[in-house]
Amino acid sequence: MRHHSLPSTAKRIGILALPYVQLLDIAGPMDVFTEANTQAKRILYELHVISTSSAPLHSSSGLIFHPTTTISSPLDVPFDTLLIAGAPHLNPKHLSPDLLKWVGQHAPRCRRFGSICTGALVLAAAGLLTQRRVTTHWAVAEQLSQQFPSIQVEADSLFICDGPVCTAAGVTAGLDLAIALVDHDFGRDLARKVSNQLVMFFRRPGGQLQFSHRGIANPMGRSILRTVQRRVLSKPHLPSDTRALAELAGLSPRHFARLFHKEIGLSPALWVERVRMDTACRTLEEGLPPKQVAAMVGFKDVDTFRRAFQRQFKTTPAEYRRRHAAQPPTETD
Amino acid sequence: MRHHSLPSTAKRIGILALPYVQLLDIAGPMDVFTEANTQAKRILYELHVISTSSAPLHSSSGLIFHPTTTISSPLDVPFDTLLIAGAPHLNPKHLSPDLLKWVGQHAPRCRRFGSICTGALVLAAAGLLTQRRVTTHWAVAEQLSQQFPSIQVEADSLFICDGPVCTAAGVTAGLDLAIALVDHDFGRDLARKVSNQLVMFFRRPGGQLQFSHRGIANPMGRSILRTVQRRVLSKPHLPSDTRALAELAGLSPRHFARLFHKEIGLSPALWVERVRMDTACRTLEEGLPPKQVAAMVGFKDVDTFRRAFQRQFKTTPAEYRRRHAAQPPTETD
DNA sequence: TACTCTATCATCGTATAACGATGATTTAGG
DNA sequence: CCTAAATCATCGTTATACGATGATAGAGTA
Repeated sequence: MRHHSLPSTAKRIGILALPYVQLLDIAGPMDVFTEANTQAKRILYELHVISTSSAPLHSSSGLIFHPTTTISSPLDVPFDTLLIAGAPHLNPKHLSPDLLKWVGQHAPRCRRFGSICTGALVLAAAGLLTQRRVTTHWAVAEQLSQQFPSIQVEADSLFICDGPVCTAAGVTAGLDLAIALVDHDFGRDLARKVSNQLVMFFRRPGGQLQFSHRGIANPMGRSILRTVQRRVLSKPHLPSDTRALAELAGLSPRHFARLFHKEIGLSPALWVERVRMDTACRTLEEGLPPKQVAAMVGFKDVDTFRRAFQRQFKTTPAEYRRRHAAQPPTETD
Repeated sequence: MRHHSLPSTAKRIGILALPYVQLLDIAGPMDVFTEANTQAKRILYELHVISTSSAPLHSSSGLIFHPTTTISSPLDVPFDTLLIAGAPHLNPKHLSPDLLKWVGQHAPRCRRFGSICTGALVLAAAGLLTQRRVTTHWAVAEQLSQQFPSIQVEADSLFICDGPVCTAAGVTAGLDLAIALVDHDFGRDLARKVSNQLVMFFRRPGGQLQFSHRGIANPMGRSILRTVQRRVLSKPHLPSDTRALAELAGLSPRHFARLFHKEIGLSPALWVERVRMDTACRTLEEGLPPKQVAAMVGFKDVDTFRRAFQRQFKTTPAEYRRRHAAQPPTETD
């Protein structure tokens, strides 16, 4: 495991920062790679923050910092890894051609490249994500998927490495990705030391969607459909299969399902399931036990509920409650 | 977008950054408070990064940034909250008198003040932590406790708010603390929105010590004691009560215990327990089930093992394994 | 070495969770 | 209306978590 790499073999990490970048998207990976150097007692990674100009750059939280280099500077040595940091209000349509050209040229030459949070929009605009399995911040996952249909967006992962393309979900998932890269490059022991030093989990439970709460809370579509939706939203424990809902709407099941899908974009069953899971989340956050919650959202037994919950959030109801609920008795503040 | 609350009602947050500050200690809280502004659609917090001089500041990971203000600048309005960011190699004995004076003057005038990571050393040096319950990075907790015996250091918490004093454990615990402050200031709903947006847990499981792995792995003291220690380290499942160990050393139990405590600083039982727990951690990280691990480190049943583990790490073995173990079958990279 | 208060150990019993397997239903789409 | 695929409702098994309790070992004092 111990290759005595010469200093010149240090891996060059480039982090591209756009205006009003999310500071954590830069700080997370930088501190992880830096800590890897510290723990290994030698320079494994060499960090560079890249900007479009050499001027000081504003982060979204107001901190002003200096990039190490710019996209106009000639590159003596190529990067080993290029990461695009996200920015909260990044609009892929307003990216400069120069920037996209630079990304399109340099990223593919790296051993691997990727993004954190909304940085994936930049890679997508540069055409580097086609046919790749990719993730991004849950709030822009749908946008990414719609604007670039050829990308396989998997919004529920914290990070995904598909070949050389490594994308992280929202903000703090950049830390998880960086740890995974260290793990891949230099082994589990070092990665674990780094995560321990930074007081973060080596492996976080569940996917990203447990943080999203997609608000399907707003009934939409024709008035008759909205009536039906309101019924489900207010009484999620009542039977809400296609047949029952169709009856409520006074339509034939087949016709109702067709109409529903046309207007809402989801099949009735799927929509109902999501509403139920969202309700379940909120109730679990109140601290109620999974068993009770299962009944409240229309499942006859906890087990089926747990499986449905796991399908959506990649974590179990009990686990979710532990992480998101208000204080269970003993808290240290 | 009705951010027309008077600017004066926004809470002013000051973050003090020393040279070679850990960037995450600044970025974490800043991004949390900024996201709170975004979610609330008005300016709840006003952020300031304070340095000893107006010169650009280096973070430990190499990023160079501009402080908003300096300790020499006159303060028109006092801070609502003052946080001291940590730095990896911070030495409290090398802090300038000017800095300590500034901290000692301004911190107590804030509604609350605190630190992240090793920043606690600065507050301690300024004499602001006496008789307070406080936490800091696990790696410096003992140092803090020894240099400032009047401080109640609780190394196992992720953060502690004792009256106006809010201290966070290592690095990423600054995020948890900031979320708790938002929760306290503006309620759970907003805090939850912020943590969800940043893709972080509202409440992380367990304490900080699960990340520490205090290396008691090195036998110390007299040669006879080292022999005994090596036996325990290599065969932690064998009976290692005081009597058995004393016999091994060829001493009377009482004398052995006295000697052990004098040389090592811990009672034999406590030392054995720690060794066993450390071994347990490593074995759990390999992915072995708690039941098996319990037997390997000398517990007759899983239950007793679990309780001992919980005493140390505030989390259960099963939970620990889930967070720290190498891949359980399905992984997304 | 003996004594003693305290903490931990080893159990038992119980409740909850997790998970595989299996027919009966339901769904989505033609 | 019909069909392939997915989901639901169970059952059985195993692992965890936790309270309660008598037995035992710990650490300091005489």
